[in-house]
Amino acid sequence: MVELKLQDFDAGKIADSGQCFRMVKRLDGSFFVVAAGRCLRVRGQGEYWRFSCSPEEFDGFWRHYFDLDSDYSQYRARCKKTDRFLQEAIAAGGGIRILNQDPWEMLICFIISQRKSIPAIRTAVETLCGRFGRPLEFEGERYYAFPEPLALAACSEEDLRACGLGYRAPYVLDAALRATGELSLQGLAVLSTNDLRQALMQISGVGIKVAECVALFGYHRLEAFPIDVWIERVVREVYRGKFPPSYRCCAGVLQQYLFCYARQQKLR
DNA sequence: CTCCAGGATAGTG
DNA sequence: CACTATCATGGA
Repeated sequence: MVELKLQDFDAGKIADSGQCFRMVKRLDGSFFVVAAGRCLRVRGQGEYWRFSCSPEEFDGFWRHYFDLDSDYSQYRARCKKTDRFLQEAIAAGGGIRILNQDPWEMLICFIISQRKSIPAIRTAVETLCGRFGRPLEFEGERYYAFPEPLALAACSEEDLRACGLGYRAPYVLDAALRATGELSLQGLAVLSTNDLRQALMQISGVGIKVAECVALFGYHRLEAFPIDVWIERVVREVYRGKFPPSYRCCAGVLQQYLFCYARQQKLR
C-alpha cells in the first residue's frame, strides 16, 4: 500500500478521459486498472490517494504510468489568459494527466476506436483481452493482460471479428503482423514526432487522428494534438471555425482538457 | 425501432 | 488538392 498527497491527480477524471480503456470505477468508489500485465486498485479523494501496491512497484512502474513527476501547473500556464473556454476546461478537468501507456496497446485500442463510442471500445478491448491475453490474478480474482503482438498475429480475421471489431479486424491483424515482423514499436521511440506520425500511418487503419493519439498516449509526445469530432465541435462552436491558439509543446495536455470539457458540456 | 460513435479508405471531380 | 460513400457493430 502506498499513500500519497498529490496535486493535479484525479483517478475518476483520468478513467473517464478516453485515453485509457481499462481503468474502471467500482461500486465501492475505488478505481481498478490493468496495465503492462499489472493490476492496481486506486482509492482516494481530493489530494489524498492510496495505491494497492508496494512502494517498490509504485516507484518502479506506477509513478511513471500516472506521469506523477510532471508539473501540470506549468502546462496550464501555457494557456493564454484570453482563452476563456480553455480556462473553463482546465478548471473542470484539473487532475487529468497524460498517462505513459504501452505503444502496442495504444495502437490497437485506437485502431479499434474509429467510429466506436468509448463504452463500445471498452467492451471490445476487454473481449480481446479475455480471449487472447495472459491470465492475471489479483486480490483473488482473475483478470487478463492486454494480448501480446504474437497472440493477435496468430489470430484469424474471424477470431478478431468475433470480439466485436467489425471491419477493423483486418487492420488489427495487419498491425499485429507488422509488430511481430520488421516493425519495432519500441524502436519508433527514437524518431522525431513527425517521423513517428509518418511511421505509424504506414499501418493500415491508422490515419492522422489515430496516429496522433498513439503518439500522445503511447509515446508521450505532448506536442501531438488529436483532432476528433469533439475537438472539431469546439473549433466550430467556440472558436468560430478558426483553430485555437498554438499551445507550444504541450498541446496534447490542453487537448485532453478541451476533449473532456466538450464531452461534459455535450457540445454539438 | 433509429441514430451515432475519440475515422480511415478508396474513389471521384 | 477537396470532397464523399462506405465500412460493422454495440450502446443509448
